[in-house]
Amino acid sequence: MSTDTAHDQDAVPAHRYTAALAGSIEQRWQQHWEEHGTYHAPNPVGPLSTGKPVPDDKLFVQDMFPYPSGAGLHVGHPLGFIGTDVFARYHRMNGRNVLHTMGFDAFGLPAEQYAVQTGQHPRTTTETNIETYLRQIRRLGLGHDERRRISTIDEGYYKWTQWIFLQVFNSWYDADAGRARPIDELIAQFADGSRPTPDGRPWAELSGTEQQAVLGEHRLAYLSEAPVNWCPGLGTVLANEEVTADGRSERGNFPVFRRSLRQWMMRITAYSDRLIDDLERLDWPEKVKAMQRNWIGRSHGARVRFAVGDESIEVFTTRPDTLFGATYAVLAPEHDLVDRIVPDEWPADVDPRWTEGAATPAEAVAAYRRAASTKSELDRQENRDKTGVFTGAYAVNPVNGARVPVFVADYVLMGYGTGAIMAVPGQDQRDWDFATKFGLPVVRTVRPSDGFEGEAFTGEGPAINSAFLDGMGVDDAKKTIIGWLEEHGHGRGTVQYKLRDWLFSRQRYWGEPFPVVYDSDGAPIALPDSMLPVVLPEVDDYSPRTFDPEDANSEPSPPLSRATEWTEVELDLGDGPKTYRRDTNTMPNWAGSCWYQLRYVDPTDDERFVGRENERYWLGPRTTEHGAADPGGVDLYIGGVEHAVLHLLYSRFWQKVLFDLGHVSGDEPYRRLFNQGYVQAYAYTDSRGTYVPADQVVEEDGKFFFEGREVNREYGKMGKSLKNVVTPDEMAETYGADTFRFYEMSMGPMDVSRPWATKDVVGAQRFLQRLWRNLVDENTGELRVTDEEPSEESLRALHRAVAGVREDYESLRYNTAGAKLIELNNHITKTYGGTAGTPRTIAEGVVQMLAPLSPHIAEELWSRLGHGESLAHGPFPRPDERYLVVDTVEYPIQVGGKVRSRVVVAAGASQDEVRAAALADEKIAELVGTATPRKVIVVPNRLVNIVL
RNA sequence: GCCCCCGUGGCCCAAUCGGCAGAGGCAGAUCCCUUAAAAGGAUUGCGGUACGGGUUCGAAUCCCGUCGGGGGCACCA
Repeated sequence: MSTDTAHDQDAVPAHRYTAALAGSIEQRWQQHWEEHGTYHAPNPVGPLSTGKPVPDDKLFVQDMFPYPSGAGLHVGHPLGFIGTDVFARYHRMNGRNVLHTMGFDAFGLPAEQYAVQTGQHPRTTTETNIETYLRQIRRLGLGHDERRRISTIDEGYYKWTQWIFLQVFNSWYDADAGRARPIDELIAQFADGSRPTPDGRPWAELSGTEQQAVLGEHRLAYLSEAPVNWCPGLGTVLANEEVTADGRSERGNFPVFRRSLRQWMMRITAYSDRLIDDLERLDWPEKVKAMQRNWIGRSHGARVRFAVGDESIEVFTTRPDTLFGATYAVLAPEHDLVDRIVPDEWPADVDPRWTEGAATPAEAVAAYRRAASTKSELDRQENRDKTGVFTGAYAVNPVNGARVPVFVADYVLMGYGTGAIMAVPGQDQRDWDFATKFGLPVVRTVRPSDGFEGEAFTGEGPAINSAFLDGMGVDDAKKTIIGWLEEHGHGRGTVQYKLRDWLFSRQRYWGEPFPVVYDSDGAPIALPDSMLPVVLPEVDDYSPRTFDPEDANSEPSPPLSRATEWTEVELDLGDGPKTYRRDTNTMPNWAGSCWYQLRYVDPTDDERFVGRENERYWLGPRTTEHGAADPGGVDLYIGGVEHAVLHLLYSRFWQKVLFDLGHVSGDEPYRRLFNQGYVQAYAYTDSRGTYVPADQVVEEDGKFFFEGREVNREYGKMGKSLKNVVTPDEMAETYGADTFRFYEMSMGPMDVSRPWATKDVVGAQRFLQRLWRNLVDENTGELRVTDEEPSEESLRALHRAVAGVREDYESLRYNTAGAKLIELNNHITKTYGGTAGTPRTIAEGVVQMLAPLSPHIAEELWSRLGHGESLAHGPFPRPDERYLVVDTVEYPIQVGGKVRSRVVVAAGASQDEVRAAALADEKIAELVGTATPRKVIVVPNRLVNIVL
């Protein structure tokens, strides 16, 4: 091994661009950049300002906030980071003021779980991981403004996360004005009587506790006793978004139970309409917009009241036009009304299928509810057989006075709409299934299309069996019936959303503490800004108490509740020193990432979360550039599609609240979003299903072998357990970071997932090696550049590349940009490889164009070409039109769609001239013969097609 | 079940408005250099665009259907 290496080194010219040379160049330039603050982006004002005016032309590029995992990076992680870096570098070279940096979303469960196991403080673990992470990304040559690095666990950062929480807490949504307002303005309305209190008493007569309770109904952050997803196995409650469709925790896969707990909620539902409608103003992938719309789930319909004795059931329906076909009604098992409508006895002649054999309706309902409550969400999911039981009560269909039986059934969910439905089996398949099972009548109220042989008909058609609606289409019928319902006081048109308020408390240690305290009444009191941050206390035990995963009745006990010296605190909040209790929950992981783009802008401001002028410069709307509807926000935000709903919805919500309260100038955080694809990898399992090291598997005739035995190939993620991890460190070691960057960007378009192939990396290395050799003598290290005037052909090749590469960089097509550079370099090799050297014009052009993709080698060559200044701020070449125009065009001539000949015509030739030239061509004349072509199509600069 | 995206040489991928299927890389083949090997250099494209229809003078591109892959939602009334 050692002798081989020595031999190899003898054979390699001293100045060849090898991994070792690349490594030393890279380290040198990384140090240079850092020492010179090359990537510092000046702010208009404040400590990060240079005191000079900033250029109006700015660009804010952002990567999705990484979590500093202990496992370190694999080659998939930097795909987006390099992508943003190339974009940022390209625009920086073109003279724009570019803000690009990276911080850390550093609160989170892994560090806490590690702490639970080892007792090591999560901060220690996290900070170590951040060090590792920074070392890894530094090696990639990312042009970050390192002064702007932030971390959510820094007190200087989470102080402002807490401050924003208080802004949300101290505001309410004025539905009439369509925006959030300070809570004081609501108090003023109550106090002066312009807004009545819920029970009509004057505001001043309410006790302090009562007043707080009323305000709690309006605050955008509020405590709620509502049912939550309690996960005993994790010892915490979870947001709806963290629970899988089969009712288990997304992390850990433990059962989740619904139970009532007092938790912080964020009233994101107040913003449902704006969150949907403003999507239109964003330059985001349609897919992500669709996912957000779907998640918010706005549907238009009506609420209709069905009388049941003295009570009435309010149902929600999106198909009020089918009201005449409602043949029964259903309440969710948890619905309050059930107990009140159940009669003492079954009606005479009750259908035996409806009673479950119970002696009385009360018994039947109780048994059904019991059964439903023990059914896990998974059971409900898997078993779509309709079940239910008759309540013994009848409701009256308001539109025709029909008596319809009321059932309890778990296919109706308490959490959506009113928890009650009118069932229209003729137009709804679920209702059809239920009706069929229980022998309920079906009345069609929309005429099915001809030949329809299905069951429920959900399509368009004229109304039938619907009295005054008959003959109307669905939309007309909806409008008409809603009018009728409103006129007669039976209901009203309404809009329903799937989106629920955001559960904002976690029973965790490693998160932001809540900046509130509770008095003896248990009412939350916001701490004044001067008391922020509320710092996390030290504790002995980091674990929340976890329970038997199946124990639904267990009580949450967060780690902070054991820090008794911290939880009980004496404070003077204006009425003398009193003892208060702190909130022992912490904020969810999403909190810190909801607003980090704002802090990147002004990371050192300790007066405000972000300085106004700096915010307006980097994130404010720019209507002249982006149109009248421009919401402002980060100019390019790149990250994986996995954050399509949660992070991106929460961020938008916070941004809108801050906007409404006048703290920021734009109402959206991210103007343009781009989802990068994933780097995936093959993994191999042997006959026992055990993963074997992927780098030792060999391929033969389409089969795969490890140590001589055939193994099975799988395709998917890269991961330690799959034994297929490739790290950027290894790539930098073996090939150099510039090669790695170039290869990673060459693999395909940014938004497409692709398999990693280490063996292909050598292509990128060869390219950089050839480029180096074209400019530097491998044996002497002398510059191989001449002051010769390049040939016309070379200038054309150069400027064609400049024009194409510019477009490619601008539209994130780095793979084709790379290909054009290789093409140009191939031209240089061919033309000047055997000469004294490459003409300087060409050499400088190719180096400049390479810089965004492979910045270190470009800086090195640029400096060797005699330039004292870094290439980071340009120049980037512009195409010269003179070399883009062509003198002649070769037209292929098709006859009947097949290429039969070619003619060369002057570039400016008119269509008639091209046509004449084509018809005059010998081969064509022969084919056409004496016939007159039916049609001759001339596509300028493309081709000629003759139709005989 | 519903919705969205994607199928191009052995592999990763190009092809701007519907206009000659091929820019680039890997692998392969041949040759040059070399005592030899590696590295380097030169030359080299074998698929007609998953499949079946349709529109068009002309389809990888547009439309319909099928198959395959990936993703999202899922008893949301």
